[in-house]
Amino acid sequence: MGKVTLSDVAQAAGVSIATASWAINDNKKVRIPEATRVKVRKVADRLGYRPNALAKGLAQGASSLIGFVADGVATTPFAGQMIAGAQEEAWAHGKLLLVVNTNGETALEESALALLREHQVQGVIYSTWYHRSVAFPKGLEGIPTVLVNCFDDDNSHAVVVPDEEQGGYAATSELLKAGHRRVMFLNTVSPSPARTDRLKGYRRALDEWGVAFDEALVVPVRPDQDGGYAAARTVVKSGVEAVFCHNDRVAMGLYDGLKERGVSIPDDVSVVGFDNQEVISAHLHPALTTVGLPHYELGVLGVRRLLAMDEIPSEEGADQLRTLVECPTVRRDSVRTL
Amino acid sequence: MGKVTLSDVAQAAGVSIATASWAINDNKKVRIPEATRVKVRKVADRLGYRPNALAKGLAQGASSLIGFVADGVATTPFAGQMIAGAQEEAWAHGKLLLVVNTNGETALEESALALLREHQVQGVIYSTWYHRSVAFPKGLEGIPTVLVNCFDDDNSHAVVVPDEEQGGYAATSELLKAGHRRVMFLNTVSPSPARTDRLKGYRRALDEWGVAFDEALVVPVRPDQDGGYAAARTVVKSGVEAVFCHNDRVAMGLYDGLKERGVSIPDDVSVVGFDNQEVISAHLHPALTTVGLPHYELGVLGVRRLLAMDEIPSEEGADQLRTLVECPTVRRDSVRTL
DNA sequence: TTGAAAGCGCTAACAA
DNA sequence: TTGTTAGCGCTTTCAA
Repeated sequence: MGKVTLSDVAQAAGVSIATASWAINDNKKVRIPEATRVKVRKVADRLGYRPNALAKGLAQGASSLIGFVADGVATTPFAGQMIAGAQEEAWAHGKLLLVVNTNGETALEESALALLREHQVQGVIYSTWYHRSVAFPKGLEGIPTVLVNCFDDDNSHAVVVPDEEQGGYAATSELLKAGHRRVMFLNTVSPSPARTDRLKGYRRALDEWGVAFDEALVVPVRPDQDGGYAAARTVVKSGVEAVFCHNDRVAMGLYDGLKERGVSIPDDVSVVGFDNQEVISAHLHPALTTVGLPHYELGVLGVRRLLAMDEIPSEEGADQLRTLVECPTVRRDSVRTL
Repeated sequence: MGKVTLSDVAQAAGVSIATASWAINDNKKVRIPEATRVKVRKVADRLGYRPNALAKGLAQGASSLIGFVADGVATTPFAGQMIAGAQEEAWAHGKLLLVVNTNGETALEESALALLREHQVQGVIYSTWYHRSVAFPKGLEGIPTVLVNCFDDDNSHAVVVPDEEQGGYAATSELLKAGHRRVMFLNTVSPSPARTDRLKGYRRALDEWGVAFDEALVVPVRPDQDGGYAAARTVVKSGVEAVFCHNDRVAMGLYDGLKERGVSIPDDVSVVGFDNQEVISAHLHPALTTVGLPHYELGVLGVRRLLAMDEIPSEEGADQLRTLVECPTVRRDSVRTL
């Protein structure tokens, strides 16, 4: 029965409805003797009492809902992972996730945000499926918001993003550590933080190992299998023995291209990917060593950040506004140690 | 401002709060003169009035929320597609999706369902990431529910699932139509509707083309890249010229194995996959012809079915209980026409 | 420590 | 056609 109300419980327990409420919610401001608390609880259980979240929210002026806005749930597995992370963290705090998909369309987004508002969401996670800059949506003004996997240019909001620089560094280091010195970087052609910052990481790793940066070894590719496939030619011609690919899809294409040329991975060429897109990386031959994009974590930290906004006075200093999440190295079999 | 209430609007428009409500909601039971309706609407717009969904829900005894239960959002892209479909269809009806991920754990599921109940969801979509049978959850009793991508054994609930038989038929036909006669079927070893029904479809297609069924051509494989990779040997040895793979991952492994043996696709062997897992199928060399699993559609039809349950008297006859969704053929370049 | 009661914002009888 | 008003189920102030 979902029809048991608090007043039913109160009546059955022989207390007032207010007392019942306090007993059940462990209200800090009121001291209820253990005895009555236990009694009320027991009655509630027996009756199968379940609070009505709507009534609760109405009375408190806020629901226990968190809005999750995504720009492409169906497009990639990435959105799913962020949702999963956000959902789990929210749940751990007794909140539920109201998920909304905008397909990147502003019109849809507007009405989506309006709907979330109507449902009195406590705050919203605004996410994008690939790391990029966004214009902060008007509709979000006045609602606690954290940008996940994206950021606004004026830098005035809470942001949780992957640490691309560290990721680029980690990927490159993996090759350097294995003893390789001429490391090619198949970087994406599309302008993005991924492109810029992974390159920075690549250079920092080179620096650290005392390897001179060679512009010719950074080659621009389309960020998918075709890009990697096409690059195989360049890789072979250059004679490098190690390649850091912008992402796993590029690596997948490169595998294909290299195999067709009779080049063996990792015996002839070591390869490192990026993203850790399981369906690819874990199942290539040989399995691909790569650096993971922490989507699940982004979701978790996004919600955590959001929920912390209540507690922390909003003036925190801009340094606390941006959370960088580490990209973990996933070692498999595509790197040969010299 | 999110603080404008209906009574503010009423006051500003010089009408009663009830009139305002009617004017705004286009209530059918009450005839409001166009003039006042317009006036109220205008005032509401000017003030930026937004209804409070919690209050509305409380007053009406039901929210405009639909629960979406998934058993593995992070695991595959499939869940994401179902969510996207469900979300969009829900939205088209003014509903929002409350998404909950159980990771397949019963304990989590129980409290998830309890939470959904507390939020007075109108109904729930209970989904699984791969097509399988489930025990209908106790916690769902009494709530309008539709099972999506899964079904209960006693067949007493609304179900929306992919038409695996038709899918198997479509995949096989694709090869037969191209002129191939000896078609190997790399079927999964794990018991599932996919295994059983795709096989049925395979046989039906064979029948239809007058090709005798050869048991030896149905070979069991692990349903992933390794399975396909290992099967390459069998394929080559058998000398077949066409292979229908249980899924795209198997096909991906088979590509690898075949390439290593110098066998060319589709010149020597034509290959058809299943699932249409874009990241794989669209980017293999050659691109893979496959049959899609209609996850997005499953989501759409799931909520459509759910919303229809109100309108249709629950006694509908069991024949209406099960909705089969077509698996579409996606033609690319891995099949050679003789 | 407990109870009575006033809302939270909206809907829907029931009257007028 | 419109207004009055009694809830929906719960929280929380104020008294007792």
